[in-house]
Amino acid sequence: MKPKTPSPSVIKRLPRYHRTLYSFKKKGLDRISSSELAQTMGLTASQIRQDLNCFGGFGQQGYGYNIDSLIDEISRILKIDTTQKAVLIGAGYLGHTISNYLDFNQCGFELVGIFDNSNSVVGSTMADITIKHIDELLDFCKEHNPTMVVLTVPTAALKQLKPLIIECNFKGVWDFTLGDLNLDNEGIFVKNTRLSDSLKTIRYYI
Amino acid sequence: MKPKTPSPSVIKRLPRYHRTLYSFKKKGLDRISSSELAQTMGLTASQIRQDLNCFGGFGQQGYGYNIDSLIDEISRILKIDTTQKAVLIGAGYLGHTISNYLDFNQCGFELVGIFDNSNSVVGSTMADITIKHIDELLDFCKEHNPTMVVLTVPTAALKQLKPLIIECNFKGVWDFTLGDLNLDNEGIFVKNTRLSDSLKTIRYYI
DNA sequence: TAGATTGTTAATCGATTAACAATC
DNA sequence: TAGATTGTTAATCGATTAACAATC
Repeated sequence: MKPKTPSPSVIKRLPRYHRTLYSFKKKGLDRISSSELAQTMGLTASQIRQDLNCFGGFGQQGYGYNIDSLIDEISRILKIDTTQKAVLIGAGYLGHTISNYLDFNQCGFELVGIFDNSNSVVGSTMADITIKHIDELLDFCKEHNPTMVVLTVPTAALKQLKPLIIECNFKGVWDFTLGDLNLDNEGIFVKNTRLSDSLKTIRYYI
Repeated sequence: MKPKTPSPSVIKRLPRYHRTLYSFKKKGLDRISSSELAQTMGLTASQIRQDLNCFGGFGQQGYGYNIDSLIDEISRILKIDTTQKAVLIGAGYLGHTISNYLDFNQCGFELVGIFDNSNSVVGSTMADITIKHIDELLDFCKEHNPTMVVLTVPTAALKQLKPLIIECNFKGVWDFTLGDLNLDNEGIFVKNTRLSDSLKTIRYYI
């Protein structure tokens, strides 16, 4: 067991390992070898063993990996076995979809608040949560201490939201805008999901 | 000018170059050096020159890059200067958001059809397009020849859609399900956007 | 011409694959 | 014990960074 620091590439593969192992579990299997897993996922057995060994020796020579305990280990590594509070800003189309369509709990988060700056939506309900005005965010955060914020606002709103995000003491931001939010200096992790960029790369490959 | 094959990593950065250059253009600038661009984007100047040189010498020594022509070049490389037809399957929440929120034309596609298997939505309108029944897809494709399909269906629907996707002669698939659609053997490019996987990696970094 | 900045080669770094000894 | 498969080291591959000659 060598605690190497896992590379971002490894981390990115973990949710997929998790999901694939789960599908094997549902088939009633309880063990799997790196080469079986590799074949299913289109990876090499070597890579899988390398990946899993960043975190410790989860397998057993001559046997393979126990599916149940490997699922648990990966959940633990990703920390999705415990939840942290999250809020969402921007109750438009996209915010509506994200809050309803995604299972936050399964991803280690509990969505506890939705905020918007438009009085026409404040007070209505989305994903069983009453939408609050953005002016209430800071007080809400002081009380509930959410660690993550999802931004489903127009790109133009990003600039003025930045100081608020810092003030609210979030540790992570999931940004769906087209902006380039950088909060490295504040020690805040920012994950940007630019759907239009994905679409553009698809255009390239066609 | 050496026509090296661009790596996937380079392609992934192109939309961001495009967008950043555009914001410089809007500021009224007409030239930029690799180091200025690097600073704005948090990359190294070396990487930018390396990236752009996969495609040819777009810059000029002692001067830098002309913003207008660089934007044009990148558009041309990504092929977003021309559009191809695309359809969307799955007129639920997510399909609604994708079709309304994304500017397909800006990404080199024209959304020409939306399909669903539920009679309760067939006939209604989404993003100015009348939703058709999935049974009409094959005929529609024979007539209009869309090259790309967006899948915003439940994961469970993926398996039965697979043969239809092949039959419709799509060249690309943008898959939002949690499934593992593999169409390499058919020469079809598949881009999977698993939002829940992104959310899980955010949990890791917090 | 002098200054600036590219294009390009070489060096480094990181990630993937191959190989095999350890061991269940 | 023999067979299987991991854990781990070494080799390869690819991507990023550094350096500098070419040249506008």
